[in-house]
Amino acid sequence: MTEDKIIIAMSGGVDSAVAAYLASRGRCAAGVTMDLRSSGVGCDETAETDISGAATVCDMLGIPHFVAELGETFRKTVVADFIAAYEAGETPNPCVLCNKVIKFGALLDFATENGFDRIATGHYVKIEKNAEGRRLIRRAADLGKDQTYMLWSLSQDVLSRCEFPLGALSKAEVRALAAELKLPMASKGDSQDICFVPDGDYAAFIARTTGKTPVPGHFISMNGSILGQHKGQLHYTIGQRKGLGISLGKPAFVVAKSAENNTVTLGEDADLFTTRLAAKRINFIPFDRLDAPMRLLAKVRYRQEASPARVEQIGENELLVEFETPQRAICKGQSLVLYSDDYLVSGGIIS
RNA sequence: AGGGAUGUCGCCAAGCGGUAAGGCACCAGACUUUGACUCUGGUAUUCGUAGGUUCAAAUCCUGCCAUCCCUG
Repeated sequence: MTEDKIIIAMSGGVDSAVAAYLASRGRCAAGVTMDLRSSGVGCDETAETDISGAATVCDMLGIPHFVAELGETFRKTVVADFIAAYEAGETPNPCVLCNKVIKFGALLDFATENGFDRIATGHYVKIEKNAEGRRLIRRAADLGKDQTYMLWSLSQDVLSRCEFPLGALSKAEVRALAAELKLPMASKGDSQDICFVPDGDYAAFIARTTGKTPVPGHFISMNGSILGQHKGQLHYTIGQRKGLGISLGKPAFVVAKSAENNTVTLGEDADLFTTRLAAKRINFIPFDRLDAPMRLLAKVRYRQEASPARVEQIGENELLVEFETPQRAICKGQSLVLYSDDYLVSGGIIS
């Protein structure tokens, strides 16, 4: 075994605490928790609890605990991108970017600066090394908790330094282990919602952060007639039904939006199905580019069964995907993630 | 000013003497490291209003009010 020093990214939750236990056994290890409070977002008390919880676990494990002040970086990257995307009429997935830029970016840099070669996290994914020495990401044993979707953008360089101790475990096993170890957060609920928008009201968060009040506009039908008033296009996303506050006698869904015109187009559920999409800012895991079109399994959102599709690389940084079965509510800004069996092959941002 | 029609939950709408369907919207919960979708549950002691008939009225009768249409 190598004598690599490993740092474990600890959120204050159960998963990363158990990951810390598993990754630190018999090794030179430390825990690190990000402190994003200086970004001016999120909830200070929660952050305090999370940081001290992680520190307590490190204490129990007999390893040092670091706090990485990344609030400023977080605000300039994840939060800024999040707001820009919504203002442009897209629906971003901040977790995907956060993994790339913060957890496996700034936090990894922090680890490096402090003399740690490797990083472990509580993600439910498996990592393997193939014959060519490439790192492959594979779906977790617990498919219900699999988080490969969130990690499509990691580079080989980063992956070569990563460990995911929970990949082979089920959530129940992790919880049982946490209880056995008497970790303080053993029975804490799973995280949910956007971490920097504690109350879940992202539109209010954007208004608060930018100081801009959303401008009301029209709900329009697919043939262009005005159906009613909306609160500003960024309150809505493709496929959305709830919260429209409009009664058309049958369920109404957002089928399109225009940031330029500030319009939100409403239609029926059946109007949401399409088969083609293009994705940019792509990344490949098992190879560097796609030389020929390939049949893969594709996901367009986190909680969804992957569906077969023909995938073709049509530019240096662009993919074209044609599903065999129409997909519901493909949404700009969300992540396309491609699989071959249970291996993560590629991903990109839907454009 | 005459004639006609209609008034039941935020919207649409059943009911036509026997003690308020349903859909949409909304709310709550479940699910969930994004936004959504989905699922489960909840939501009119009351039927424009005031009287009357009846054991019993949203349902029948009368006045009034409101809205819409037609004729002047």
